[in-house]
Amino acid sequence: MSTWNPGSRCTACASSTNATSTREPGMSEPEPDIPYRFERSHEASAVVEAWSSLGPGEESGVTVGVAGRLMLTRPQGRFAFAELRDNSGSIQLFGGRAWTADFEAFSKLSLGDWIGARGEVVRTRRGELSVKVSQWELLAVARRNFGDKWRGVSDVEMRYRQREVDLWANERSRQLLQLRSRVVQRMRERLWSQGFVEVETPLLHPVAGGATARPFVTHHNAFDSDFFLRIAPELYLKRLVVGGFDKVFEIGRMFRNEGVSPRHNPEFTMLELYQAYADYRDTMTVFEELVAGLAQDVLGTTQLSYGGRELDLATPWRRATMTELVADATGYTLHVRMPRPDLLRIAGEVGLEVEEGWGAGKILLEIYEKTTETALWGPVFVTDYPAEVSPLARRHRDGPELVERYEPVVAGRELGNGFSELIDPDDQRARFEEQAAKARAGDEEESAVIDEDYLRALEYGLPPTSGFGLGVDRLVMLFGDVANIREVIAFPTLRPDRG
RNA sequence: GCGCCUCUAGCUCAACGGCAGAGCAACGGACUCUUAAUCCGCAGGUUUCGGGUUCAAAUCCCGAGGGGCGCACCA
Repeated sequence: MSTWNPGSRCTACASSTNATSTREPGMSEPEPDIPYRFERSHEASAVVEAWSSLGPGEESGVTVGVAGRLMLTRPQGRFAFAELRDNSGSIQLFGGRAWTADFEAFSKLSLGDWIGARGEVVRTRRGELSVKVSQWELLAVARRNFGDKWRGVSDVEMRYRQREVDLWANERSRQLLQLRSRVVQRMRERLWSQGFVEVETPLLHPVAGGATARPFVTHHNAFDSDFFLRIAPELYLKRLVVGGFDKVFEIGRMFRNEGVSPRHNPEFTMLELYQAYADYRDTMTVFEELVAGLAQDVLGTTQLSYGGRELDLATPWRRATMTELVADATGYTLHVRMPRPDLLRIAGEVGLEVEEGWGAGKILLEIYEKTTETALWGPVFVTDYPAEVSPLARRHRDGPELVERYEPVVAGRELGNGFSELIDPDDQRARFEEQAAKARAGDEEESAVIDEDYLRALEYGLPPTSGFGLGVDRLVMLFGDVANIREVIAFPTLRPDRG
């Protein structure tokens, strides 16, 4: 449904449902000549900034060229005012019969039209800085109406399906995508400056590994083989460490064939990073300094407000074990070695339905997630996860049932996941097999295949290494103070509109 | 996948069992410094789609589709 039936304001357009339609034969009003380029001298904000001290009624004597889309028009007899917006901001255009070329056409321009205009920078008697237009060129005709000029466009379906309309109408939407761009730019710069090498690993995986999500399946014709869009880059990145890259990272898209929610998009962006000779304590430091530094870079502060609550990302972040945090939240002190009946009783008391095949570690994790995680405002590194639920993490130096793993939790949400990497190929094989057995028992659709390429790489020797993944979309959500992941994705995944 | 809510003009919204409307945009016109300019005029609809109940359906019921939120899965 909801195919947008446009109100064509092009009276010569034959069809109102097809913007590319041609004019009716014989209709007058030929398409205006559109130039191939326009020489712009200033962005709107640069004009506003450079002539901020110009007084009402004063003229600068300087001619500028600006270009953008008309956001408001106020034709008024022998004068015509318009607000021109470009990527940087807005500037008023001041047209007049006495000084503007083709004034009649200028005063008939519509909301949404793109024009390039040249003229002197002046401030009107009423105090509005303006370009007093002498020459102008039409750069694009808006054949379709955009939204209400005052209330904009709020229908979320249109905002996401026709993002160009949303971006035109809602400044906030543009700001969020610009914020995202700055975050990613500074993320790269920070990591490069710390000696990390940026790499690109395959998106097409013969075995979907590195996480437990369901993958998207595709098919390679020449090989007549199925491939999986990657659910995580982890195994390839660690193979690069085996190959001698001791500090690597990748920023890229992951694909997980799971449910869609305000916090989940089927494709999302992750930073994943590995550092040799480091353990999980080291990369916790890398993580917190990166996030706090990015906040400083793009927001100018580590103190932000999210959903109306204050949040300070200044380092160092609290570190607490999962057991401690669950005890704080519930009063129950849990341990993977505690008698199963006790664990089941506590699970029942917190309202958790335990499924068959769950070991103590899984139950412990579920209790944590149900009772504790969403209440953590953080930032806090939740550490020391059960080995059972962490097949790629190295066993804890204090005991083999736990692993040296952490999840940074901010505003009740996991922002990432990191650990001391499991480097022992025999243990890794055993853990893969354990996962595969569990998958078979759980009737999982995807057959858990052992990644022999990865095991072979470990056999060549992976030095002590630690790494983490960081959800870039969620980080931008945090910085931008938005609750829906779609706000920070230019074109979020939507159900195809079948009309 | 399940549950609840929602869909009216290009946009933002009324009408909630009794003639489908407004503002903005668009289109035509007026206007010598406007600021969501103002004023006059004109046009715009299979009320998402398909059934049903009723003398009468945008409105009530059933189904389908899109969207939102929650749950599950997952980051």
